[in-house]
Amino acid sequence: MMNSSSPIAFNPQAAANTVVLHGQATRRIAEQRAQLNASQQIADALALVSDSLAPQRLMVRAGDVICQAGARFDCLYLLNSGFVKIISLSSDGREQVVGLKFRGDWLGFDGIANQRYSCDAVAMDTGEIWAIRYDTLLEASLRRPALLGLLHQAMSREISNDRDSLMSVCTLPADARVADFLRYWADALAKRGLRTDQIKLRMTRAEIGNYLGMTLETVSRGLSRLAKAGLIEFAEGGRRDILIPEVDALRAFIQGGTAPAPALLQ
Amino acid sequence: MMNSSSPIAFNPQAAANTVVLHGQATRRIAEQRAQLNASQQIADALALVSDSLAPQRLMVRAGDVICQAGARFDCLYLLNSGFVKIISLSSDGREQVVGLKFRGDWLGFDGIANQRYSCDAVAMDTGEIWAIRYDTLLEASLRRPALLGLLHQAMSREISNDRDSLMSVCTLPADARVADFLRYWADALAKRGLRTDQIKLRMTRAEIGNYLGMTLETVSRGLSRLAKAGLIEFAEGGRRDILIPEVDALRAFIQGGTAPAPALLQ
DNA sequence: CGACCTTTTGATAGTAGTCAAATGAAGTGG
DNA sequence: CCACTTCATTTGACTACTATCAAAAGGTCG
Repeated sequence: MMNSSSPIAFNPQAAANTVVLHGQATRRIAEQRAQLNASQQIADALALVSDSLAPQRLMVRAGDVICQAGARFDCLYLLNSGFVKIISLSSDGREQVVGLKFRGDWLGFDGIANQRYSCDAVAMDTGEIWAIRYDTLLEASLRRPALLGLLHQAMSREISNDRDSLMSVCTLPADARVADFLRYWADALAKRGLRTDQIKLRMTRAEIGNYLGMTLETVSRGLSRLAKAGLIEFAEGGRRDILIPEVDALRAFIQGGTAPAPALLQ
Repeated sequence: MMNSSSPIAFNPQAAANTVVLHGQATRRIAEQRAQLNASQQIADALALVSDSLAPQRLMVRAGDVICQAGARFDCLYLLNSGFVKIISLSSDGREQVVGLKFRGDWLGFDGIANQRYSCDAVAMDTGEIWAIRYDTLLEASLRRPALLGLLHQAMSREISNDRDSLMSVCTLPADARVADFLRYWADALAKRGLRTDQIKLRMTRAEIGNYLGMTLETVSRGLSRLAKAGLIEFAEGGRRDILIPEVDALRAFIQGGTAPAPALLQ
């Protein structure tokens, strides 16, 4: 059952000949190319930073706090492996998961404006994080424009990402939001060259619910309904491992809102 | 007036002497200082950009599209006056107001990552916008580190802002979200040295609702309830002009959820 | 094994969405 | 200048989605 056969080692020509099938097939090829591309870009970016900045490498384990809201800003962090959640704290004590970070993502941009981090960043798994002094980075980027380009792209992506989150929360009903969360996670893995048919959630239902703006019970019910609809399956291991037989089916469900099956046909 | 001296010429001692008044009074003084400071920083930033980049000045009127999702990225825009809404469009046609921009705010950061803008930016009023070619900006910022610092601060602020929006949508009930929207707008005006006791909404109820993730009817009811509670008043002119007698009362309501008055006492 | 946390599921309540109608505001053309 | 059209806003009645409360089952770790 470990055939990650989302057509991995795939022959483009074989597909090129089957032009009859439009839509699904050709789309999947384009997607894979884009993902390989993205994966390569992330590797290149990491290599460039590693070479030109010799960042300090930190090993973290689940629960470790990488940077803390209120602490003085001096470093940006680059995630080389592992998973990190970003938690924003309001003045009146509300707590909100505002982002999830994967390999190649940067942490700490929020600290630049006020010289203090405004969020906590907490590891959700063991991983390696590179600490890069901001002043060092600025200095180096004057000599190496590519570094500066990298930095700006990362910040730009973060802005776009945050907006997507807002759109998801504002426009989708609860079940679709849960589906979109799984799709987002699967996409993030795919962009990093990892298998996406099975994903291991590193968050409790409560944390997912917080991130999605709903209660833990609603998350649980949402997952149950998605499973009942055949859009996901739970691995035998435990309910934190989720199988996604067909990410496109999830996408269709998110768009269709209430029409899981019919949407598959068009 | 290109004094880029952020740490304004303010005398901390003057404020330090009024220790007797605690709570409201001292807080208001601190706030005003912060706002004057912010206002000055914005003016300084605009002056620096104007001096070192000679940006192209564009006049816009309500409804004008400043940049369009999908269009090729080449410019960042700096808002010198007026009000702008940022609209994100999903692949399946959902439309979402994801941000509001005021004097001193930048537009177009979302285009850096993919060389295409991912959002529409639409003027909500007459205003002046400065177009700055990104390549020109990069080049100039290599010679003038202050420019680069400005840019990064603006991007950092945008990231923090987006996260605050997400937190608001995820953690606050509808009425508090409406209140938070008004507070946000008032704060934005205050930071720019404008009066905040009366604000003119430049959006329909439908647009506000879209931004806040609720229907236009809920916005309308929320405003009515806030008015009934005495937290806001409608100007005679029309229901788009809103008086906020006491912004702190709004803040208390947002925090207290349901306890508008009591929260003021602590 | 027992203590503790997470997850699921059911029953019920409450908030916000939907549908609908009336009022208000604004602009158009006679 | 005033009907007339159109759009924005308010408010009510009803529905539906999601939150809350509660109990039981599943997992984890000492």
